[in-house]
Amino acid sequence: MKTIVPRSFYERPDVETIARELLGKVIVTEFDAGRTTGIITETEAYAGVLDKASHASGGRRTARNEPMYGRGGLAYVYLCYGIHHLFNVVTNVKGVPHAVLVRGIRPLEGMEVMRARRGGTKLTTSGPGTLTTALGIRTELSGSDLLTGPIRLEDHGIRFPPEDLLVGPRIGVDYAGEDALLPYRFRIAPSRLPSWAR
DNA sequence: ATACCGATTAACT
DNA sequence: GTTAATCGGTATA
Repeated sequence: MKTIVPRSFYERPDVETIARELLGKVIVTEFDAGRTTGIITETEAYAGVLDKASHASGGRRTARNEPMYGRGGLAYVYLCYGIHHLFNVVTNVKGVPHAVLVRGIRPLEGMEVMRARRGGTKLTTSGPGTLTTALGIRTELSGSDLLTGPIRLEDHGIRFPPEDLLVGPRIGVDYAGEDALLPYRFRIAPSRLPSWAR
């Protein structure tokens, strides 16, 4: 049973819960090269204006992060370190800039296309920059709708046991002071995934 | 107009 | 464990 993740999933108030429940959901992109999909294995929650690690910290609002202020279920894609396109799922209602960064996927469909996009024999999709390359996600897709746009999220009914869930502090946000310690990183234990998916 | 820097990655030692 | 690559976004003036 494959269903599009509904608007009501994204528009809930608790971004941590949404980040955790996004594990196991499937990201789908379909461009000229064909359908490519992956199971979400790692996420991080970014809790809006009160979160010093968020691009919306203190109510900061610019052309780049404008999608964060849109309705839940939009994509927020931005360029990091001049190279990497990072993909976020916008949550909460319009005007509340919560988001979830997707940090890892397990490749599911279109493996050869993704491998070609990554330009090598190995297919690494375990980091926020590598998975967007594999899926063909770019900053120009920022602001698109995950229910009707070129990037979609599906529920394939994939579930995993609670003991496989790891929770810890977020990566690369040392500048956020005490907020860097918040347990907002969620992932499926890598040891529970086949080695090619790590 | 200018300066600083990042929600990272890959290739090193 | 360390570090170079790389450039748009943002703040400052």
